[in-house]
Amino acid sequence: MAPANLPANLKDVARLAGVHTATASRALNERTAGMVSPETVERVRDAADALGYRVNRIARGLKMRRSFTVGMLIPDITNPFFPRMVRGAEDSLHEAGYTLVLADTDNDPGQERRHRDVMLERQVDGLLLATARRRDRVVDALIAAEVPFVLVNRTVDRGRVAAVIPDDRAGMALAVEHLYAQGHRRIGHVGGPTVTSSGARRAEGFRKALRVRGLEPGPTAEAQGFTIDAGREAAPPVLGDATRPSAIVAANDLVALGVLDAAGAMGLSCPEDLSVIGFNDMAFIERLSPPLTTVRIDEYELGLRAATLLLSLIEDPSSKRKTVMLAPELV
Amino acid sequence: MAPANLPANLKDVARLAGVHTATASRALNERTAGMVSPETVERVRDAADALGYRVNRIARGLKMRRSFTVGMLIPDITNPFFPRMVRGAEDSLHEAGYTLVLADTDNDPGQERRHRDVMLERQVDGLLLATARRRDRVVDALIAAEVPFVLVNRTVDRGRVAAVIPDDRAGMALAVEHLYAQGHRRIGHVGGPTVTSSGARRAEGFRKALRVRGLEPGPTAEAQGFTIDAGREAAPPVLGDATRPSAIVAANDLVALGVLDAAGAMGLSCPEDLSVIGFNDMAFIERLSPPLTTVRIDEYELGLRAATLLLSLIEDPSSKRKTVMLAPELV
DNA sequence: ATCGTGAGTGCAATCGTTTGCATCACTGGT
DNA sequence: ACCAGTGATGCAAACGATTGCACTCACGAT
Repeated sequence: MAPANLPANLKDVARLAGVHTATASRALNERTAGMVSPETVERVRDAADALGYRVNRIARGLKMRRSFTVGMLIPDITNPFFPRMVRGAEDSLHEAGYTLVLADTDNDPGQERRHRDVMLERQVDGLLLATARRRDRVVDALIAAEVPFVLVNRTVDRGRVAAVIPDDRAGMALAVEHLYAQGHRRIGHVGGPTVTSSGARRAEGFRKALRVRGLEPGPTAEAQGFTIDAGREAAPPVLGDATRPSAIVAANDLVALGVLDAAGAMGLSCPEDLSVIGFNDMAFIERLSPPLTTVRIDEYELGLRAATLLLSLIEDPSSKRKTVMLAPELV
Repeated sequence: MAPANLPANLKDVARLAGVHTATASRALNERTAGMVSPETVERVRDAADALGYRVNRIARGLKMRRSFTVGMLIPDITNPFFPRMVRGAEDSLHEAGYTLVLADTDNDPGQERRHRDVMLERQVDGLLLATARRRDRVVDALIAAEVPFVLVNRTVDRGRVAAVIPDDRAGMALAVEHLYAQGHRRIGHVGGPTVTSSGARRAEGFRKALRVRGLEPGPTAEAQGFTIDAGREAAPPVLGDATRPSAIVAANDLVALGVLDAAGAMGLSCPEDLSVIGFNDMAFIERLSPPLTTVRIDEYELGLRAATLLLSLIEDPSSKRKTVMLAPELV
């Protein structure tokens, strides 16, 4: 039979197999197939095949109050940092039979709220947020509504939340130690927005790492975003400091590129006059000119672990919210 | 009232407003609010606000047989070519009130089928496919099932399908003309898999462009994928040709990078011994060393147009399936 | 006075599943 | 022989919305 005008129902399958829809439902479901006699199961399966039956997950979701769907909010998929994270989450979710719904928020709280609402209306079973600020109303609302969620890459200041983030402080230590070993003694920092945990923790890690080595604080600046443009704009004060640093640690690779741009514009060249070190190991960063040293974060793993954690939270909402930190690596 | 244990129903709202659920439904819907008296509308809206009511789109979808969801199949979001495409599609869909469901297929037909099935089970209203091969069973099945879909970036050989693709032939003409203008007379091509329309059409465009200029066919090779590795592996025969070409046009930027790797391994340097030109204008390609000339495709636009086309197909399934070609540009 | 009209609302079916409970026919133990 | 137990299936009520239809009522025209 060619595909009917309207796709086949469970009722259609049941009729063809000569059983009740309840029986058909049980026969077709792995979990409940044991309740049905083997012959019936086979008959139902054959009927389903013959009709090209596919379960309607919307109907199932309505009845089960589970959509087997997870929403993911990220600032911007176009930012080279996120695709690997998304991919990690996707792989984990698909393996567990879940579907990923994606939305970009451009770091705009209004969009974040709107997308969160739409996702909740769609009855997602949980949420993955890569958009958190240190104080975040969206996160607060999610806690209040008791929706399972996991923060990725960034976290909030307080509250017992589930999160998977890089060990920002350890990463900065790695960067500073590397520069120290190369002989640098005056090191500056162009940080990210301190309204995010990444920005704040990296800046803090930077200061701490200098202290550990007994270096005096170098010049610092705060970029308004984790972008090339923001890096370029924030860099000049640091570069133009009275005692110019011989090296700069940037909050991430994009900011680092911006710093390089600014340095170039000031007639400084890298690595002769200045060393710059980034954070994230953006794809293809190693092919840039000049090649950038960077602190590698395994973004795929970040997404994967976050999704896995979320799934366990969905299965067992009472399980403890914990923060997982992934160790960075210098490359 | 703090958020109740269970989220509020339409029934709850109706009860609080002292009306029937039918009336509440109509009052809350833009389209049908006109059927209800203004006072009632206000009363219902107030009740909804008070309860923090959010429509359950799963239930709505079941009843309306519309999910306001679109599925998108791409080979791999990690490939720098796709994020901008996804973003374009997303922006268009969100504006129209649709939600994007994403899945990576790794160019594996098995995964393509599986994801297509899951999406159909989820009752997506339409599909965006960036995974098409020139002969594609998944596409055939979609046509047979009369599911609205649009191909992006790649298309199939035959059949009246909706597609938004770059003008591959024009792009190759641009590349060849550019090299010709620079004085190159012996030009080679490392193409992509000819099983895809991009691979085949670009190779064809390359040959045609040479003919137009009266150049004799240069050495060519076919990479097994649009990746750096595939480019590196396919390049040697072309580079080692008896009369080595002075320039090579690659099927895309990743392949171009692979060609450069291979050239480097053979002791050739770019641009002294060899010019290489890519295709796609991958993000950050301009910062590479050496900077690569490339044929720019507006991937964002590709995704945006495809999504818009899909939406019109969903609204009016009888509308004509057309192929849109976007003009490339040399950068 | 009556009827048609139209605006506003309620009734109830429906979308396609899942699942607690009832039913029924056996089987085996006593 | 009887009854408890068990295995297989059917029944019907959900899940939460939308919508065609029927109904009520007030009003203006006849």
